[in-house]
Amino acid sequence: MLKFSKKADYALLALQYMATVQYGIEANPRVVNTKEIAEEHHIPVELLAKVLQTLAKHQLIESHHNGPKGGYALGREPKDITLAQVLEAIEGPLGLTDCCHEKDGQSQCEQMNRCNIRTPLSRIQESIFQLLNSMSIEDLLVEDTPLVIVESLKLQGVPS
Amino acid sequence: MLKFSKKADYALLALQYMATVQYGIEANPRVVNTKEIAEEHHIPVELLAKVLQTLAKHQLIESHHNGPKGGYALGREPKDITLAQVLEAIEGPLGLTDCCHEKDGQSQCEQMNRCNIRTPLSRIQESIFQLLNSMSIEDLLVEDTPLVIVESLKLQGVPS
DNA sequence: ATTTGCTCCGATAGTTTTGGTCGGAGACTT
DNA sequence: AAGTCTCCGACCAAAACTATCGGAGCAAAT
Repeated sequence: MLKFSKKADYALLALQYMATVQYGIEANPRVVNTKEIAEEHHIPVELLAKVLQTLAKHQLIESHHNGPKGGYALGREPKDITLAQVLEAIEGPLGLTDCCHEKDGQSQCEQMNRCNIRTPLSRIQESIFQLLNSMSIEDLLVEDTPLVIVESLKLQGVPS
Repeated sequence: MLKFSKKADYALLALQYMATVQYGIEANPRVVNTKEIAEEHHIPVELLAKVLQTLAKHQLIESHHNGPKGGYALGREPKDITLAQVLEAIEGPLGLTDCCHEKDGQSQCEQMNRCNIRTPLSRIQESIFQLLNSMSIEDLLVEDTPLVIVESLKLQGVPS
């Protein structure tokens, strides 16, 4: 429940990898190609390619189609790419319920008029959204340093 | 993305309804049956039945199989039923990634050894979990939001 | 100029999850 | 005994997700 899709996982892995290459401790700014990332993380190339395309379309990364030296690179600094942006790019608008983003006047939700849990739920959603929006790719780089944003919340043991 | 399943929605609606009946302003403590809830919210009876069964199995509600006067009632006070409990009952263990709850020694995750985003992700997950755990069915009662207000929010484009 | 290796895009299978349905068994009330 | 309810498991259909494939275009290397 509340699980990221694999595409989202792959996107985060790829972004983290690119960020490390470009901004990491042993920074070696260069363009990386799909195959390299895929092999590094043992994920299917074609699927990752699609994920990267999506990210590029949403301006989160830039594609350099320069033949053999082509590939992708971050479109902005890691701290300017929030997790919420990544997730929305990959999986569409965030929202706990279907009735969160209804277009047109006509609501699809049968119980619109008698739904008494929408208000509380939208609060939860807002909190999650803020959480995801307050974390960036940069936060994926610091391995064991407590994250500023989550610090205020009580944390318990995390799986190694 | 990060959407509740319909079963989860139904569960929350049903719990809210039962809580209202038992603890609401015009409290009229009684046992409610599946059909009543389903009709009230326009959701398929059989599916709701399954949801309620699951909730009962997890002790969140109590089933009273008393023939024609049978039905369900909350197993505890609304404040003692957290949203996290409900979601876990309905959808299994919460977790952003597959590798969050791996049983047995053998990890299924290919990139276990080279996964550099687990720590940050598990922090996010923990935050969300705490959020869901800090809210209870009681919190769903508070806002019996008048339709008028909801409508005006809709006009302003506020996600509802 | 040709080849190579890459991105890009659309289309399409395979698989899993989810939503929704059905029917029989047991229990209680009337 | 009849009726109505829960309970439980099995089942089907639809949708979403994962993964794959093929072709087009582009830029650098040769």
